[in-house]
Amino acid sequence: MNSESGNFRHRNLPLLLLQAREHVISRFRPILNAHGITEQQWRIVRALLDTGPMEPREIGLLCRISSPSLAGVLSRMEELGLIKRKRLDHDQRRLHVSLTPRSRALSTRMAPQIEATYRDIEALIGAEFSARFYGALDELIGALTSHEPAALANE
Amino acid sequence: MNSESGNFRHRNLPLLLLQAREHVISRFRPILNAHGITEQQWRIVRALLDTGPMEPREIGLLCRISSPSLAGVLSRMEELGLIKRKRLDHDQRRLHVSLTPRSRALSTRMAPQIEATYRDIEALIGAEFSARFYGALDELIGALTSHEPAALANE
DNA sequence: CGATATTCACTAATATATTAGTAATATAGT
DNA sequence: ACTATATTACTAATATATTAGTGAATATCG
Repeated sequence: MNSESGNFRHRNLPLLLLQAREHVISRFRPILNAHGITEQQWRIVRALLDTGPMEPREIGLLCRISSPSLAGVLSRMEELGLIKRKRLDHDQRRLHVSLTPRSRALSTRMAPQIEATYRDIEALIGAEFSARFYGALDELIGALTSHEPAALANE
Repeated sequence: MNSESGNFRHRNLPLLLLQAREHVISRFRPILNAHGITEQQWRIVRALLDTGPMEPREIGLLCRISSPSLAGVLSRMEELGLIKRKRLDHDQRRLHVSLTPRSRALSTRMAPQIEATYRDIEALIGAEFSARFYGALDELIGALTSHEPAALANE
């Protein structure tokens, strides 16, 4: 990066975060591919595993997937038998999304390789740095969330 | 997050990085929209500004855009007059991508708002934390790069 | 020199992202 | 009840991402 062209004084933070994520996710991608599940689909499965059943709106906020994207992803996931959708009785607009035995079995099969990859990463960066880094990410998100309620694309 | 369902012991690092990036980029998105340029197109313009002319392969590695995505993005950018493409004389496979007066003027118009947003963010998270965070990102990327050469999707 | 392998940008097919907008339902205020 | 507004999931159109694979050009090696 040449510092002569003085158009911008700051480093590109969104790009840095993207690069960091790419370096991390590239170690998980082969696992997802081997099990025939896409990155977004897996993000949703894992969120439902961690948090329990959710409505699309909640899934979108947690997984950072916009409402229009989610419509397609959930539709495909239902066709694949990874989730089931059910209208709420007391509010016909809303939807209840939950995992299926199939997706639970899938995550059980994937878990060992996922965990092994986390151990690989922690071995490279060190447990201490790892903990500090998670903390820093939480702090960043918290600081940016406190004043601005984390708007998503389609809102 | 309930800790009862013991499927995974680690927090979802790719998701955390995605959430962090989304919180950051959501503050820049209005600027990009107001100037009619997409996120990927701006990432490329800014990279060419910082680094100078590059070939698609280099752009892809730096901006983390896969070769097939890049083909379409660069094609649209050329139509919009944001870049120009030229075959290299000594290697007819390769391509030379550079900015145009139009995109340089665009970045000059956008620069004040971009810089102001960086100041906003730094005011929220603090200059000291900001510097440490950049350092941590560099360290993470460095650690993950040293043993694995940062493979992209289409390689 | 020639056969092989590699590199590069690209296409094709499908999945997802983004922006704008919609119909159906629910809620708040009158 | 009733009107205005808000919320929820959705569609449409376009841009980008992902995976696999291709042809042309170049480099490598026998």
